[in-house]
Amino acid sequence: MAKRTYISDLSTDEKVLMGIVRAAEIFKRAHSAVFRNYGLSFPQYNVLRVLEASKNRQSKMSDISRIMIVPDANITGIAKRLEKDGFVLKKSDPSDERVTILEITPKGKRTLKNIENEKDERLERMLKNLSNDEKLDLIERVKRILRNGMDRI
Amino acid sequence: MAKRTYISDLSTDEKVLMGIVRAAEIFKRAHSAVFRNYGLSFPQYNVLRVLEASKNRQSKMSDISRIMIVPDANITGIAKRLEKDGFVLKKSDPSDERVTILEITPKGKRTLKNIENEKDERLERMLKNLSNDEKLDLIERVKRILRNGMDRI
DNA sequence: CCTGAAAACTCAATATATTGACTATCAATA
DNA sequence: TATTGATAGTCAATATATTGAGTTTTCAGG
Repeated sequence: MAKRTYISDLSTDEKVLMGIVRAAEIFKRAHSAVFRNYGLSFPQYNVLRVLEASKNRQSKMSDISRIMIVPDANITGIAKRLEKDGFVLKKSDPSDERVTILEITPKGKRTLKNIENEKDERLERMLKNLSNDEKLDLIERVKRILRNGMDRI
Repeated sequence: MAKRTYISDLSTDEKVLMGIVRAAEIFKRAHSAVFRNYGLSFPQYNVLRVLEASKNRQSKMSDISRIMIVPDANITGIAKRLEKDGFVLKKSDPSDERVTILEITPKGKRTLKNIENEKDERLERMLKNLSNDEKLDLIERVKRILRNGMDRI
């Protein structure tokens, strides 16, 4: 047993949110380890998921950044690397010259499919001792927190 | 109302963890906005918090990275900038030449103190519609997820 | 038609994250 | 004590994040 030199003195509120941050970090780390084997980073994977779930498997860059809650500038580099590696195509919107549309390629879809099982196994493992009710409850509470936080952004 | 072109088809498990990731992002973003006014980034702030809560207000770099669940290499740069800006001191451990100890400076402590109120207000706002029981429940469930995730890392 | 504001995106500068390689030191043990 | 393995930390290369500035295009009003 290591000598204890760190004493947590966080408030309840802080424990809630720091716990969420830590869980998110662990989750991202575990998932990234899976994605890396397929040539994708965590944010790159998320962009592909957004595209896969979008109508016609394509989406405006600005919509992606809104869904992922990140600044537009973030998407520029991620999209550039995804295109370089053949996971997405970049097209311009004929009806609005300002807009750039990303479309997932067959290689992108295939990669998501290949990742699916391994990813789901990890998800299950992380949530193995939570009942379905507990999960639904958790989703609802986290959503409330999310809404509170969005109010001021 | 914008046209709906994005259809979420996530599993319950994925909703839980993506919700946690999103809440963590929102929280970090909101908190970072506070810290920035005092010259600190989110990870820099967290290092200071660890030091403040440590015995003698100092800690080994390796302990900090273990508490924050990040690779050692991350702390190197963060510590360098914290030292440059006078928030911490770097000392070497006489009993083990490999070890570098970080100690929070008076300026560092003062900065944490100044941040405190504004930070707590934001925390309260994000958790305003959760009862104390709901918060404690949330902490417990998130801890379980955390432990599950740590098992394989 | 013109002008100014807003939107969509890019770019630059800096901070952080990530992996792997590397150095130095310590610890265990043969 | 000499070897070996583990620890603590740094560094390099690349990806990502962040803010702010800048460009092009769209659009609303005058």
